[in-house]
Amino acid sequence: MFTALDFRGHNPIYSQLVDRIRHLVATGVLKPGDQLPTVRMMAAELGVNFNTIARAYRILDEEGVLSTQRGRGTYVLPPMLPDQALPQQRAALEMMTKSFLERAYQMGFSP
Amino acid sequence: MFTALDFRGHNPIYSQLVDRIRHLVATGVLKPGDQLPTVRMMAAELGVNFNTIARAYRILDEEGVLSTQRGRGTYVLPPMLPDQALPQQRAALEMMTKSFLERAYQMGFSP
DNA sequence: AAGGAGATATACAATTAGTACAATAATACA
DNA sequence: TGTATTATTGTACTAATTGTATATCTCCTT
Repeated sequence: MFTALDFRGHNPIYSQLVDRIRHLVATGVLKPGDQLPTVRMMAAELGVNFNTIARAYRILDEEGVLSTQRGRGTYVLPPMLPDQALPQQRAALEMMTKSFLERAYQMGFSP
Repeated sequence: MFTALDFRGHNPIYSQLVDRIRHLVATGVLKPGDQLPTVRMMAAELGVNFNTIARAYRILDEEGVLSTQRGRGTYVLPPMLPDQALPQQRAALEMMTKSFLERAYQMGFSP
């Protein structure tokens, strides 16, 4: 699934990888929750340095396509449609608010 | 009560567990004096290593939410009084407040 | 020659798991 | 009833896996 990158072309490796993964996710070959190969596995498979893989993963993480966690791995995130973006963020913030208040309350503070 | 952690992204297992237990205590589902499952029981139930559970328990112990004793088990503590909160914890809460507000602001919410 | 982008090398940090240990409780037995 | 033994429970230390940060090298363009 991750073979045959073009090493001689003028597209950087990391950029090719970003495009390819984004495409695989968009077409459903990679589904939400799927784990991607570790940076080292992928690097060995493609014959490049693992930092190059990490760079691609990071870009896709910032785009919201992947979620990478040190010590755990890299996973495909569920798709985020533009319309869903705001409400989801709002919900996330509310969750934060709640757990924050709980935490404060447990420490003995009152509203 | 302790099922369905998210193994595939975002937060580490131990962190999810900390949040969950804190929430259960805050909402009164777990009451002072209640015993939590042993680290090994909980680990088996969730399918992770028991040290991961122990880590969560230890964090909550340091927060004053739980009391864990080797050879006896882990129990829910009664809620703290404000003056019992350690300066450390107060500092932690202030940090949380700050990053929380920053996050909210970043999301485009105004107070 | 200088600057910059891409790729690499090396060292680091976070998460989880494996193994051995220590403290407490429960049980057996004289 | 008192003590020795066994089971239960959390802890400490270590290792493996994984992504991150920083410095360096290389090649291309100017």
